[in-house]
Amino acid sequence: MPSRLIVSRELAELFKLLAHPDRLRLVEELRSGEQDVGSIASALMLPATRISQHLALLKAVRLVEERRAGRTHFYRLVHPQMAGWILEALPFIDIRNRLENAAHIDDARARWSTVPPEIST
Amino acid sequence: MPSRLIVSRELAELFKLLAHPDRLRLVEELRSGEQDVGSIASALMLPATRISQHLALLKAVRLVEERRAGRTHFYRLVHPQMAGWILEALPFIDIRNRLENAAHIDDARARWSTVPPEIST
DNA sequence: TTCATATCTGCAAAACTGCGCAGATATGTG
DNA sequence: CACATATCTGCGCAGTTTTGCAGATATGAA
Repeated sequence: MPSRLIVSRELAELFKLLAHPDRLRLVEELRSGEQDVGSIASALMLPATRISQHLALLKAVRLVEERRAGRTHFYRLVHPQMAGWILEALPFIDIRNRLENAAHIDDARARWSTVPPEIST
Repeated sequence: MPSRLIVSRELAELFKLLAHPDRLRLVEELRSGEQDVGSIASALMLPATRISQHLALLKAVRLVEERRAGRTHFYRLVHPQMAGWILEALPFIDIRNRLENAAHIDDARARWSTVPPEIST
C-alpha cells in the first residue's frame, strides 16, 4: 500500500544526491568513462578531497563503482545513461535562465551536450 | 567561460527543488492536468498547508503556474513532460531497492507508471 | 456585515548539508 | 625502512531546509 510513498522517498533521495553542482559536473565528467580522483579533480578545478567525499557518497548508494589499480582509484557510473538523462532536464531550467543569465545559457547548453562522445542508449 | 558552472548550479537547484517526496508526488499528481490545492492535499493525504507551501516554492521558480477561479486556486505544470522525465529515473534506484525494500518496488513502479493517462511527449 | 471556506504567510526549533583541514591509510620506490 | 604519492576519514562550524502552528487574506453566501 505505501509502495508509492516508498518510491517517492527513494526518488527524492536520488534527486538529493544529484542536487549539487559538483556532483552533477562529476557525473557528466564520468560520462565518457572511468577516471581517477586526481584527474576528475583537476578537470573540474576542485580540491581532490572534495571530489573524494562526493565519490564516497555516490559510491555508498551505488551510483558509481570503484576499481583500484595500484594507488589510484578509478570510478565509473553504474548507470551511464544517467548522464544523458540529467541533460534532458536542461529545458526545464530555460525560463529561469533567460530571465537572468540570458546569453550564457545557450552557449552553455551547446557545450554541455556536444562535449560527451555519446556512450550507450 | 563559467557557462558550465552556471548551468550546473541551475541544474542543481532544479534537482534540489524536486528532491522532496511530497513535491515529487505533487508533480506526478499534476501530470494529468491542473488541480486545486484541496484536491491535491486529499489525494496525497497531506495537510493543505504543506501542499500550499510546496506549490508556492515551485511557482516561485516557475515550475508550476496558477489559475484562480473564485476561492480555489488551480495549479498546473509549466513543463508537463517533466513528470515523465522524473519517472525515467526509476531504473537508477533499482539496486538500492532490491537490497532493502525488495518486493514493494516492482509493484510500486507498475502503479506509478500506469496510473497517468499519458499527456504530451 | 458576519460567517464559512480555501489558501497563504511568517516564525522559530530541529534536522540536515557542505566545507576545509588535519591526520590516517595504502601503495610504490629506492 | 624511510619517503613520496594518491586517496580517504573524522571533526566541527556555518549555512540551509523542513515542519507545524498561529494568524492573515480573499472570496462567496446569507
